[in-house]
Amino acid sequence: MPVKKIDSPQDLSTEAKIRAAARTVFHKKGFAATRTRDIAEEAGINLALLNYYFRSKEKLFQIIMMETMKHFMNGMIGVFNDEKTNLESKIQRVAISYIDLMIKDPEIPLFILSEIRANVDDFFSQMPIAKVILNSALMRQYKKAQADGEISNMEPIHFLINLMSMIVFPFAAAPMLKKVASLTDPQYQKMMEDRKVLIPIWINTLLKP
Amino acid sequence: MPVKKIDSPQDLSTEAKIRAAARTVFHKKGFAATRTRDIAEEAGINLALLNYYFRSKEKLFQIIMMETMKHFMNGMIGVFNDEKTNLESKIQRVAISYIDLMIKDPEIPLFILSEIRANVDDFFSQMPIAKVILNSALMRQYKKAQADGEISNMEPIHFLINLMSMIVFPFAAAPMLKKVASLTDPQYQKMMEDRKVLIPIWINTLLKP
DNA sequence: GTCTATAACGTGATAGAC
DNA sequence: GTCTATCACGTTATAGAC
Repeated sequence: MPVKKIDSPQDLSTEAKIRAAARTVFHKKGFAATRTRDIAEEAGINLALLNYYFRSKEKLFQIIMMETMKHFMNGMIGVFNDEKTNLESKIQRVAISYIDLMIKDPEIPLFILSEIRANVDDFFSQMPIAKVILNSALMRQYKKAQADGEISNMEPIHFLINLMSMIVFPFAAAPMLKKVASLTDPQYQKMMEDRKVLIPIWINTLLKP
Repeated sequence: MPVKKIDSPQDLSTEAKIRAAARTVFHKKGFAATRTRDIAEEAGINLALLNYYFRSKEKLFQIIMMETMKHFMNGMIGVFNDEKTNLESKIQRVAISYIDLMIKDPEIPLFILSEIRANVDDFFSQMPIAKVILNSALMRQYKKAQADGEISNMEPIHFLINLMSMIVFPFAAAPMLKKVASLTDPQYQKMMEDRKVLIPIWINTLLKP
């Protein structure tokens, strides 16, 4: 009886190989700078197969973009809307899950920020992201805590910006940061690990009434 | 006696027109996505003139990149190394001068973050930025205040990251932010103006001993 | 489904007239 | 210095054999 094997590149279907390669290359170089040949080479397949499976570079890119956005948003929405946790633990979980995601996949933040600039409306027309975030359990709890005088009067939008800034920015600026602070990769990783616990503490400090 | 006129596009030399157009287009679209024809059109000149004055797209880009980095760093270095101001007022001035710079030129942060990724070493080999920042008056004052127990024990690198994150990130994420929070441009601008005074207050709160 | 060969097109760069 | 016309090349996409 054959043992179920973990997927390895050789086991993937051609279509899956192309998709995985496209994700890697697009994430690293962005749409304009990647050539379909890069993707074919990364996937170890013939260039013609890319068009056979995905019709065009643009179609393939849209698939990766949507998939990446969904991946990035799903974690968020889950945590933001968990009715069972309170504000403080939500902040902890946002920091942890996002930093984990970006340690695993450090190209994502800059990829999203860069590629969205060109096509803001395309994506958000399909994703009702504004409503989802502004009406999330997190935001409701935040406003309630404010109304009850349990936290400071920092405007909700600034709270959100500050939280996301402290989490995401050091990843978007990683190459520069490493240079400026002369950090080795392990040192950098350690720092980001530390921030998983530090950011919630800092945010709590800012929210003290 | 002719009155000295403020520069307007018509008054600029052809070379200056191309340079200004290149700055605009490169900042907005990045190197890979801009076509030399875009720049020529933006400048209102013939495509051949671009190569006549700048030899190649790449040479022109390097000029813009260096110029932009210098523009971005100069403000910083001036404030960071002003021996006459104390830590608290330096933090205020960093927030104000950077936010002003990015309100005026909102494409700069994402441009730098994206384009540096491809060529980190190229730029920093020419700019001794690590030494300049780590040995700045700001950093010395920070460490001294810490040794004297006047501020909290937040590690200097985290202090720097948090400060820059809160300042820069909302500009890098502006398109997304506007969508998510359903902000009009004036509302967005107002928010960034507010942050010029709020960020120093928040940072001070974090640094309370 | 997968390959090789090539078409079709876009883009950076230049020649040469003015 | 500035223009038009064109080249040279790289890249996306497809035709057609296997």
